Amino acid sequence: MKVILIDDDKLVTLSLKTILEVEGLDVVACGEDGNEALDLYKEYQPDIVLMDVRMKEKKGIDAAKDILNYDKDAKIILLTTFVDDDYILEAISCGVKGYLLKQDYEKLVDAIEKVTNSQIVYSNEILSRIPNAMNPNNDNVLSYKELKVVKLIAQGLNNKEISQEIYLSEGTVRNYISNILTKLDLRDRTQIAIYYYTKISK
Amino acid sequence: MKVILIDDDKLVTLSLKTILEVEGLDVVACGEDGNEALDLYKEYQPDIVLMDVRMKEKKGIDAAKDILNYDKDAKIILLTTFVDDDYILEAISCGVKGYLLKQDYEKLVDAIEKVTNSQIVYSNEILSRIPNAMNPNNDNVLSYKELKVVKLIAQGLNNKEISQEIYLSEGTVRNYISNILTKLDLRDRTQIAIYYYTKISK
DNA sequence: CTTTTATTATGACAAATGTCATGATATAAT
DNA sequence: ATTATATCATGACATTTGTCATAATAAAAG
Repeated sequence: MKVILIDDDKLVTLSLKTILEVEGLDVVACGEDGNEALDLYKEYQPDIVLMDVRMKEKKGIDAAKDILNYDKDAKIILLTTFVDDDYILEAISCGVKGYLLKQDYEKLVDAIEKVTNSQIVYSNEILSRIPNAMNPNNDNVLSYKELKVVKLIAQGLNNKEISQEIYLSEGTVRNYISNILTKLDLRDRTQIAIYYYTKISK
Repeated sequence: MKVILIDDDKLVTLSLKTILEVEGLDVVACGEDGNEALDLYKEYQPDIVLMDVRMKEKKGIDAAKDILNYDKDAKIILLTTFVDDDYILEAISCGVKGYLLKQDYEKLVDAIEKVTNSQIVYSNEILSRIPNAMNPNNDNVLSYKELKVVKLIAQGLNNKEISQEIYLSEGTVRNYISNILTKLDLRDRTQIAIYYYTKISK
């Protein structure tokens, strides 16, 4: 059973490699970037590809498409640190066979087995987000002022400072942020800052 | 009195322009990027340059150096959203004449006047950080594990999730973060994420 | 002129966050 | 062997953060 791993965090590939090898799987190659994925796949013809969804250069989901384009039966399992609605439907529709949280690698070996037997394995945390990801959620567009708040969060300001900056009460700023979190499907201000740096400013 | 403004946030330049023009100053040009700074300076030969310290392409501090290299008496005032120790000493040593927080633009016009009269104007918030910025603070290097925590924060995980990820108690994670904040001179986890995206990953 | 809708605000609340003093344990240095 | 140092943990604590119900106000729509 040949496996290739692709994750831009070497720690992750290393620990996954260890886990899998203990289970008797053969990790034939590791990549650090979506761009390497297809080449490695062609070279090693693995039974399973384990890949991070978001990586520095090329996103895992795009690399998955490349591979599936080359071999539409490729068995790819995507891994993610936190659930990101954007990628779920994309993964399903392009034929990714598995989608798991990195956190629960206890389930990983089992998932690999299942996928090998042509089953599809999406973790519950991810499946539960599908309804949400389905509806085009017209309401997920930020207003001008909300965007301003996002930017200020991404500058590192706290609520009081933001309120002074945009001349609203601190409570209102909290409400604004609460709405932003709902719209963007995030959990806290730190994720807003991350969103800004990974999706808006970049 | 000719002024040029440089900030990658058009809103900022626009509102500054308004404020300054109300005060009878002549905003002859606006730029959005450190790269434009020197060219604009050569072209307009302004009395004052107002510039953001950190911008997307070229940092304001570097653009300031360019200008001062071309005209060592150039009167440059740097603006910043939040105090960043790294740039303070650099600004002083290369001859920047003013350094203010964007927040208090009431002081801006006054500062412009003073700088025009060859005074130097650094805001108290910034001056107060000099002792801190001075000492090489050997202790500001992150350990391997601290860096791991920084990365996890930058992935959007909360303390409990981080603790599960690195097999430590949540309390210990909190202590780790507390240390990281001290070492990096930051205030909260959001600023850690920002630090990651602006200084480590980029 | 009502009725909606948008904007701002408040207060109560739970949860998460960050600080700090303190302590247990193990390893390294003297 | 004793002292130092590093690592991990705990609990108390204040503060910040995010949620939610509710409401005042003004502007827009009917």
